Amino acid sequence: MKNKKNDTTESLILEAAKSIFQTKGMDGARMQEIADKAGINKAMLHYYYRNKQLLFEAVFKNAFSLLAPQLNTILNDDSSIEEKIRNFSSNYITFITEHPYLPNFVIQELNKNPAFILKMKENKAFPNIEKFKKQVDFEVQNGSIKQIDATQLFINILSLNVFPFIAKPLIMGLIEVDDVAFKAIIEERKTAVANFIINSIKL
Amino acid sequence: MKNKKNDTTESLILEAAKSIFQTKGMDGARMQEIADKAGINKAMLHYYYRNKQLLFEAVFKNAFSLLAPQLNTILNDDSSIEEKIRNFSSNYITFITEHPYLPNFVIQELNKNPAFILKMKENKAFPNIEKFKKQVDFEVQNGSIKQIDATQLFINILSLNVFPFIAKPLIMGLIEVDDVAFKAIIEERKTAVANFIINSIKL
DNA sequence: GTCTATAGCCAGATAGAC
DNA sequence: GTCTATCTGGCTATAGAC
Repeated sequence: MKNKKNDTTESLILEAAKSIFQTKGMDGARMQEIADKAGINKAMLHYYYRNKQLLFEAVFKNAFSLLAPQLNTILNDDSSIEEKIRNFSSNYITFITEHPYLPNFVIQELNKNPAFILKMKENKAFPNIEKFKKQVDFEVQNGSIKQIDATQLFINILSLNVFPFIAKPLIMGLIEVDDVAFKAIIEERKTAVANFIINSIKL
Repeated sequence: MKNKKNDTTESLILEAAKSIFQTKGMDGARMQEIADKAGINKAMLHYYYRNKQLLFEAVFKNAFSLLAPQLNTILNDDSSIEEKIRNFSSNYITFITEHPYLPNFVIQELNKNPAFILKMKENKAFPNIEKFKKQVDFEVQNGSIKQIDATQLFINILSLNVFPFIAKPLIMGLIEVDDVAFKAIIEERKTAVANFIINSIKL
């Protein structure tokens, strides 16, 4: 029974780099620490990825390519707006529970280097909002949902699902709960978020 | 007509440190850059704040102390839930437009060092959620609003107001707008967010 | 209080043996 | 491909003159 990941040196490095970069960011990460985690030495990092910047970019692209299909669930899927909202809220929260550092990492590094998003757009799997806009406008005309701007609705859906993971330590402090209680609250949000949104837009 | 800020060396340093730390984070900030921005030399930073860590903590506490009263608007104010939501959404968005890097900075550094929140709790102005919880439960019993968990509602309010600022570059990429259009969307949210929430909880 | 000069360390990157 | 040893630069912090 072999490992699900290749254990070539190159992929060992990438896995180690992911875990260090995603928790410490580009500036906080140390090449030595990545090498230690991968069980090899610093020279190998440069042999395979040339320098820190390129290793970082490999990790970033990889992270973004995991996130993009999640967003496409809500943007390009064929179900109704209500179904999309229910599916996305549940699926996204499940997904992030398994990759807790991912959205924060992506958002953070985009803040430090906004031009990076352009490089991501070159990928043809980059999420596109047009279909979602048309669908919302159609359902509004249709009378299936209340009058609402599609862009604002999209931002709301994203905010409600993503923010609690990004601001976890702040929220835990404010609402005075420990890790176990926070986990329960997140679990509840798999349905609570969708209900909250749908309550707001249904007629 | 004198400046609103003291222009003592000490406060010049703090202002410069704010702007550098809030955009680059602890790890990305350089003492030299802070000194340049303050128009003095590196040695002075150490003379007044001893080391980088202590200078950083001064900036962080200062940032948190600006954010806390904003949160207390929704937690400890005496108006109805509906009024609170309208006031907070409008006021908070106005506030952050003037301090755009602040929430991201606080959330980010708390992620890297979650124990920091404990130090913030020592301050007696630290926001407390109890009153808000009682009020929501009361208004639910009362029949003024729909059945909803107070903690989840609080997280929703925070998410909808804060997230768009934190994820600005990502959102701008996804919805394909430039800076001007994004600003207009944010301006619209001063009322749109409150309407969205209230639609969801009103009977 | 403010400056220049520099100590001392640590990180990224490379050279070169195997 | 993989390693050890080392270079080089940059960064925090301090010493010490004024």
